[in-house]
Amino acid sequence: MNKSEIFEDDLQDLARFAKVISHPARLAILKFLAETKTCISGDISDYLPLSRTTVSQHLKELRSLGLIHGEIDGLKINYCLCQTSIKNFVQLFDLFFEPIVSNSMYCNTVECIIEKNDTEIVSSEKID
Amino acid sequence: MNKSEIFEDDLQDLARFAKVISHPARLAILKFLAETKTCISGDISDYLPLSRTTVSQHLKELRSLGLIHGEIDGLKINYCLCQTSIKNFVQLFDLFFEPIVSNSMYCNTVECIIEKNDTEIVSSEKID
DNA sequence: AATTATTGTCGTATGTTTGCGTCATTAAAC
DNA sequence: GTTTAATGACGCAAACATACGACAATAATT
Repeated sequence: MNKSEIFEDDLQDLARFAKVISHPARLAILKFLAETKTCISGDISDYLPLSRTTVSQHLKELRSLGLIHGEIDGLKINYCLCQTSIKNFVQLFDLFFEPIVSNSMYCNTVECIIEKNDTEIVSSEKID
Repeated sequence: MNKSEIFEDDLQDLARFAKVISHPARLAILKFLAETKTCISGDISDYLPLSRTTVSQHLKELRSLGLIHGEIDGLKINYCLCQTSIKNFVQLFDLFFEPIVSNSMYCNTVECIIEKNDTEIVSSEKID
C-alpha cells in the first residue's frame, strides 16, 4: 500500500527528514541538546513531560536518521547532535524550497493577487 | 493520548509543517506546482502514479496548512502555491535550525571528534 | 434534457505512530 | 554478592495516515 518508494530519492530523503522532525517532542529534544551540548536520556525525560520509555523511542528515531548519536559512558549514554548530518538535511531542505520561495511568479487566483498587492481578502470563491 | 499540545507554539507549528511535507507525494505536488505555476488536480493525478482520490486528499492536507490554494473556475479548480505561507514556514524552519547548525561546539563523543577531524570511524562504542 | 468531465466526500482496509507499563540487561555503588 | 540506577527492547491500545473504489455534486457540452 505504501507508494513512497516510487518517488525521486531527493523527495524521499527530505520526506524522511521531515517525518522525523514532525513531532514537537523530537524538536524539543533537538533544541535541548543544542543547549546542553550533551546529556543523558534521563535528563531529557526529566525536562520533558514524557515518560522515559517515550523519550527513548523518540531518541531512537532521531538516531535512526543520524540526527543525533550516543556514546556509552559506563551505565549512561551521552547523546549529542550530529551537526554534519543535520547540516546535510537542512541543505536538502534549502535546495528544495529555494526555487519555490525565490520564484517571483504568481498564479491568477484571487488569493495570489491579494498577497501580491497586500490587501484584504474579499473573495468567497476560496476553497478551505 | 496525544501530548503534542503541551509543547511550545513554535515547535508545534514547525512540527505541523514538517508533517505536511513528510510525504514524497506532497513534496512532488509542491514541486509540480512550482513548475506549472497553476494546474488542476487532474493534471497532478495524471503526472503522479496515484489515484485521483489520493491526490485529492494530499491536496487537502497542503490546503489545510495554507501551503497551496485553489480557485474555482467553472468545473475546474486551479491550484497554485501560496508563496507567502510557504515563506513563513521556511522562515520558521530556518529560525529553528540556524542556532543548531551555526553552533561550532561539538560534544565529546567519538563520532563528534571524528567529524571534527574529518577522519575515519574506528569506534565500536557507537549506538546504532 | 441527457451525457460527459472534474472534483470532493464517504467508507474501508491496511499500515504506522504515539505513549506507556513491564521486563531484561548491564554498570556502578555498597 | 546484592542492591541501585540507567537504559533499550517488547508488547499493547488508541489514534492517525495512506491508498483507493464507489458515490454525489455540479458545470460544461451535446
